[in-house]
Amino acid sequence: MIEEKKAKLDKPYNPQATEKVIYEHWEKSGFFNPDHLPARHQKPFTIIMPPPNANGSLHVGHAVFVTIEDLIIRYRRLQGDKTLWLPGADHAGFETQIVYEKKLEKEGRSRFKLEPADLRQEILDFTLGHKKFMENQLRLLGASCDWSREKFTLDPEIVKIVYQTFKQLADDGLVYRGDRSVNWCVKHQTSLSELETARREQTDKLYYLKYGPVTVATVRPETIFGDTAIAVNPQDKRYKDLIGQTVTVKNPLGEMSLPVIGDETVEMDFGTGALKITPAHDANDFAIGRQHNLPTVEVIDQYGKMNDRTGKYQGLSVLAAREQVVADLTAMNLIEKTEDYRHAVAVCYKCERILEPRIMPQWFIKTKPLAEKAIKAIQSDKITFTPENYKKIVLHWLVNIQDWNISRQIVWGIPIPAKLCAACRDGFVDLDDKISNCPKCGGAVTPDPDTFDTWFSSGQWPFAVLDYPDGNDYRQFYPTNVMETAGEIIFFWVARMIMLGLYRTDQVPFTQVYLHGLVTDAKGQKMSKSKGNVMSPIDLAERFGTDALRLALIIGNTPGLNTSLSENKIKAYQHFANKLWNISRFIVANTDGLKRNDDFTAYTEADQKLITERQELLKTVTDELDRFRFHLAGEKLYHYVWHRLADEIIEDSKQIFQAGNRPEEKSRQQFLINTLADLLICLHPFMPFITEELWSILDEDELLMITPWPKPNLA
RNA sequence: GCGCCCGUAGCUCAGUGGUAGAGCGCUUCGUUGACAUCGAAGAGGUCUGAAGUUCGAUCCUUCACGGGCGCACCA
Repeated sequence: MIEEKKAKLDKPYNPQATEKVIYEHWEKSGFFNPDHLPARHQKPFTIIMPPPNANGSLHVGHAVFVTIEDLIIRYRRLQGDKTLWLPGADHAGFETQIVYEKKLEKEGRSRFKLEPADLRQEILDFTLGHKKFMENQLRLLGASCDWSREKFTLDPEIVKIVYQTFKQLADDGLVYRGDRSVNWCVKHQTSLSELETARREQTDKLYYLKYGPVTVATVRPETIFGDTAIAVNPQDKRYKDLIGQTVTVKNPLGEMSLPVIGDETVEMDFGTGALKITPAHDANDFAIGRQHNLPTVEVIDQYGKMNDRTGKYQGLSVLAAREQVVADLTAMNLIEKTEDYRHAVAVCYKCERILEPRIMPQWFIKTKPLAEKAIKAIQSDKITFTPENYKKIVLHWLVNIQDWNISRQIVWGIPIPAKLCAACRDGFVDLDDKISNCPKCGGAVTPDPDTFDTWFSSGQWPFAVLDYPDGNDYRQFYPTNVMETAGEIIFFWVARMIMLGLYRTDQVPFTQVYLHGLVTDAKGQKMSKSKGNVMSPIDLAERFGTDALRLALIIGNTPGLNTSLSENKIKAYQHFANKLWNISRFIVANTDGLKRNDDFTAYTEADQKLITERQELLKTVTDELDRFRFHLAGEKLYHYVWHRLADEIIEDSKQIFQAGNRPEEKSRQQFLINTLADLLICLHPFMPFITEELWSILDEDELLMITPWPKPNLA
């Protein structure tokens, strides 16, 4: 049997043939599940996997998180912890809906022509298909997560917890529904949170309009039909006397009477210091309008077209209307001058179309009270960040947090459990479908057709997946230990998990946040489909071996910073795997079937020194891993294995084995076999497949994945 | 406007308060019983610039320049 295994060493290492078998072996062992680990594993250690979006293939960003999290989990498992790595999949509301809409477009269909229930079912089928696909890809990358506990963001038990949180927030007065200026995407036909808006610099015309007694500067003359006031700064001597008056202004559709109001937020130095106020189509104007009880007059519809209040302009797109209005104003001699104006406009982070501010009734969460708790927890280091500068970044965001719009006008998501009253425009949380008349005005109610922002549910992920509040897992594994994810989603996800976790469970959801950067191509450029420089982790793993890919993603990857990946780099680590394979072949062939033995003492003086050196390495590597400095731990192991053990110690051993001095030979043999064993353990979190395979060839009883981590006992 | 990060060998990047490191690339030589997915030797850097702290700075502080990113309601 063992001879058969050793015969494997005569051939080069073949990751393609080995990895699948090894993974099946691990999965069958049951050790991915903390409940099935040997009894010596007592101390719980938990990582909740950031659930990948179940709408496509894994990309290299996924490979990074799988590699790092698997590394941490395997390391803690070797250290004897009761490790739980809980996998999941995200329905990814808006993101998936967009992916699916593109698919519909290709097929010449449109989501707006489908019944919501049918569309939902179609996307569900699509998502569940991808979820399966994705799970297999995670296996391919070696993820040692507990599949028996896997969760999906639309699982009924998750939805239940999300609903309870919504209810509790409502009961605590932290949810409100109201007409607010929201960021409306004309293409996607939904509102977005402020995080889902991007900014784009562009140059527009700034028009100076003769507007009654004043001149106002605006980039959006087409909205004048929705103006309900003129605002000036109360400190502004030029306009002081006008405040409180009602003035008559002309536009191409006739005349309007507008009050002149004083508001501190008007900048005296910008434009003319006088500002036209359009509460319905500008977020700032909306805020000013609320201050002064101004009416809102909508002139643009949900498709970005001028509506029936705009006379001859009705039906024109915003840009076409602007052109026409400017032409007409010019003809009326109402345009004083025009300037080029460079500014940042809010755009949809997905389609990059300019967002149209609209007044809509939406569900909002009052975030200030939630943020306060989070700020306290972070400031008191109940949660620590790697790299540390993210502490500042997240605190800054929390301090300046805005209320959170959690309503999305898309079907793919968790339906908002509420009833809406058409009469008084209010909404009421209704988990049990009990409300049939408006509690406020008695009018008829209808179910809210909207769904939650995905991040509202994923913000509750750590406690939701552990069966809060009564589950065994919740008691045992919460708060979790490490939240490892992309620095990019620090606000979207991490900050919200902290807020909602503290709100619901009164505990931090995790004590350590580890953030990784972006993976760029060999030139340091962001990977994107349009650039054609996207690398598929699955393809790379198949070509070079998963272990090689994992090492390439770990070594040289500093927390929080971008890391570049190239085939050359992966190839280098493929060579390293080969090196390790050949070192093992040499050692096995030259140690007469010796097994590792920690009780052996008859070492030569030279070998004693080598042992000390090895133990120093172990100590350093352990230390670096404890400090989340995986890139350094990996590099040190790499260097020792190749340039110390192979280049020097093994070369030196050849002489010893030729000389034929038995005690010296014996000493060196035992040293080599013990060293190989220690190194396989230490390398296992980095390159799990080849180390497990070599371990089996060494004829050890237990699987390498649960073998105790070597304890360096330095004098 | 405010903030964060980066600026180290040809390229991609580590790293440290005490005469600079890796991988890839390059040059020369070697080697077929662990490994050519190899070995040995080598070329190559005033660690962006300036000032300061220090016995000593690539590393700490300040400023400048260059690059990337985030946040921000001046119409």
